[in-house]
Amino acid sequence: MAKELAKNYAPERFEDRIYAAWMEKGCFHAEIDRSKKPYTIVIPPPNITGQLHMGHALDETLQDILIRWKRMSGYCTLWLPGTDHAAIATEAKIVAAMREEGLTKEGIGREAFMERAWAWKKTYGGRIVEQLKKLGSSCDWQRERFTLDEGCSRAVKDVFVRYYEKGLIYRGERIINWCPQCLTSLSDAEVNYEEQAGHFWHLRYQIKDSDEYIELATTRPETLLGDTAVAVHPEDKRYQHLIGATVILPIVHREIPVVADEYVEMDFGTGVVKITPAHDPNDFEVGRRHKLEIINVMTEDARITDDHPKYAGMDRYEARKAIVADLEAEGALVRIEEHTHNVGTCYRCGTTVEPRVSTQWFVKMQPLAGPAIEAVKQGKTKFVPERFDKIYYHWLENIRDWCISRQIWWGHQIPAFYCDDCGEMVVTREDTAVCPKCGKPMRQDPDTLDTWFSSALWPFSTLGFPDQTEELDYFYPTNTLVTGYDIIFFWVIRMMFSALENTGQVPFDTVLIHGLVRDAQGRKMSKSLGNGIDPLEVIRQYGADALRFMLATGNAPGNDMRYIDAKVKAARNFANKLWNASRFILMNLPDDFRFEGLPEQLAMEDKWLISRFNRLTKEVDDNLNAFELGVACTKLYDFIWDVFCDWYIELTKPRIQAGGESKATAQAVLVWAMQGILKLLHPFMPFITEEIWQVLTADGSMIMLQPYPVYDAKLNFAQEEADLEKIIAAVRAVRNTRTELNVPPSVKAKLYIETAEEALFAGAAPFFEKLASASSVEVGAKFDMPDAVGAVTDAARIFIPMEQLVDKEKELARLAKEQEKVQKDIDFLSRKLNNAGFLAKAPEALVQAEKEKLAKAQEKMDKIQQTIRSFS
RNA sequence: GGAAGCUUAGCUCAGCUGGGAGAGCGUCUGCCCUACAAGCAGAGGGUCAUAGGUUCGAGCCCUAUAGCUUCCACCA
Repeated sequence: MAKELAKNYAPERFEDRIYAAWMEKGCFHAEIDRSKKPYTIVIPPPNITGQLHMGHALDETLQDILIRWKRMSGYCTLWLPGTDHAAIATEAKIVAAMREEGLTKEGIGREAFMERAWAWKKTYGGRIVEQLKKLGSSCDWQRERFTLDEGCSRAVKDVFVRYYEKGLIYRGERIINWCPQCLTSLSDAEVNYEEQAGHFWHLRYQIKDSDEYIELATTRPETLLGDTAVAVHPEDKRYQHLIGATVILPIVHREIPVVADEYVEMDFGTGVVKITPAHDPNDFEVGRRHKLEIINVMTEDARITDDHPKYAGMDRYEARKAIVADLEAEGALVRIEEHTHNVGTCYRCGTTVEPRVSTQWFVKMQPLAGPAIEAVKQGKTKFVPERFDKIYYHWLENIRDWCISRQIWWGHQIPAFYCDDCGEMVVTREDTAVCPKCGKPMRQDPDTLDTWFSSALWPFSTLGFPDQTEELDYFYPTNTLVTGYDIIFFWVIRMMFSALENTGQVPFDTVLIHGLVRDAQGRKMSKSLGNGIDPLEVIRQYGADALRFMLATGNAPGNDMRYIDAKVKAARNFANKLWNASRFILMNLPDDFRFEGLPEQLAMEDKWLISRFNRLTKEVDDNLNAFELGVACTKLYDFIWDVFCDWYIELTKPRIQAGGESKATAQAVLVWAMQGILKLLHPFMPFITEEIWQVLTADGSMIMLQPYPVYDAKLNFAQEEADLEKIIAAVRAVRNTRTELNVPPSVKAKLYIETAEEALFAGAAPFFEKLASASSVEVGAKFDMPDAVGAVTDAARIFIPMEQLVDKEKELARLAKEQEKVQKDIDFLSRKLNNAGFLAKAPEALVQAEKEKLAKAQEKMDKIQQTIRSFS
């Protein structure tokens, strides 16, 4: 025990060193061990473009707590890490970097672009991984994967081909969400709707060969160029006579029909809708029903096409202005209303999405959604908290086909090949294809897959799928998936149906959902607001353990939390408390100390502590099993600070000063308890517990590989617990009384303790001297001390003779107040115990406990009354 | 339009299957007692949003109402 801990808790001095030691010893690596039960978590792969933010920090912390706890509990634990290629986000970054050099994608070509992209991945892709390590994440880095690596790519290709062969994937012309900035299609999940202030332009179209006009309202007048009909509700009396008529489209002066369609709401606007099948999803559907022409008026970057020379090249918003002006000039503009409406925006760049008709690949969702719903209904996968299953069902029940093709290069290229000669298409796992009809080499589809297509396979593609590997057999299905509620749609749902379809099993048994980490004012942390807190900065300042503990404490599953500096500080202070408690233990140990288990002869306070610790192990384990990590943190905090430091350590001081056999016992119990505490706390605060463990044990062992403490019925000491609680209550009563009378701790006084349990209190004399400023203690069955101050508990009357301080009036008033309080207790308890319903229906144990409480209150009342009488 | 969550001490939040309201920070009082002032000892502070209901018993369960937040849908 030669080594000492540094004087102050300074996490920066050991966190990196300890992480390196874990890595060097291979503590995180999981080898298949059939003698153990597996426990597997796959990391939600962070984007290679990303920097660690508070959301990751929370996510990783929760996973690491679970993994470390299970590892210590004897499971063969695998936490499989990796990163996501983040198709659109990464491509955008690379394109932007190229623009700085005056280069474009098209300019350098696909191959050169991919080379750059991989180089970029090499440079920046590891950044986030290094940041995860700072948090203490015990991932099996030997198994680190990347969604675009060879294995994952093979799984993607395999699944694509399989889906295609089963008819679950098809290619077709549809209206999809298009981002004019990213220049690619987006899935429904990738569009965010934002409320925007806009206008409602009321226009009038002339009926052909008539003086009559029909009035309609639109939020997007520029799409008028592509109008191919005007629609009214079939039952709308106002417009019955116009159904089938022809109207003249202003500006363009094209003739278009008036159609009847139930999609039109009679009460909204004028009950007339202009139909632009090429630029609105609803209009597209109307157009299909009425076989309307689709006239695309915009380029892929949302400018007007050359078909309309007057507006050609103008972007959507310029064209809108110009067209409104022309409408006005033509007398077609009736009026303009203010109007707020929801506008779809790209989840990556925020640009307003442009609905666009194009040929894309889709996954047919109906057949896949059913089994995914069923699996959760049958409880094969459970959400924690449960309420998120409603969101899950709702989304799956209303799901539309998933657009999976993207017009970008960074990603898994679609394994479909076309013959430019005869138009033949082949979908294959091979890298090249020859036309089966004309024997010519085929051209691969230039598009790539939605980045979520590959993440959807993550729980099994990372374990070797499509091969039936040992890993897949042993570690799959995985156990817990930890993620934020914001990506249930993107990811959780897609993993569910992909796993069920491809592996026949659910991908995980539990989905632990957490909320967002918001700023101190409750706002979402965002780049644009600049209110993000950098976890690495917090780690530099307070240590990773403090950040982890803060994130895990008081954070209930599924609920958002705020990042508040004071909370991290509190966690850091807690670490400091633990640090100093360890220092206290170490500085009192002899150099040749060797811990050899708990001694035979234990003092009352030792048994009290052991018993309480034993119960704590059960509670923490129960909480962890129920995913109540925050509750477990609170219990650990309270036990370590209040029970262990404020009481037990203080209670050992008299023995440590006295020396001898009783000192040796105290030392052993201190070491035993500290080791237990460290183990129990390790999943939450891995660094500090490891550092202290190594100094304390000095045997080269690692705490992260120790068994997690478990409840042991032999360590249950109810009698000693109850006895010591009496002493504690008496110490508190004395302290309380002294404080109320403003007696400083330096003024010592003799205590006369009147009690029926003389032996118990006599034995506790040193505690009163140490903890209650007693100069000495006398214990007896009866004292008569009218000139003293009295502290009363249910087990004892304690007199403190302090002539100069005794003010009879004040003293009586104080006792009267105390009496009132106890009387309230008695009233409450008697009322309860006189209630026939309570006696009849409440559990027996509770009734018994209430009776005991009443008896204690009555004991205390007697003693107060006696004291009042003797003082009067 | 549909759904979910939240409303508890001045602030930020816990409160597990219903059994006399908790923590951290802040406030007030007294303490450098050789582990820790990043600390110790004490104190004050709450009709648990409102109104009903179920129950022997409700912060917790049920119903309605109000306010805040979020998600989904997307009526041009």
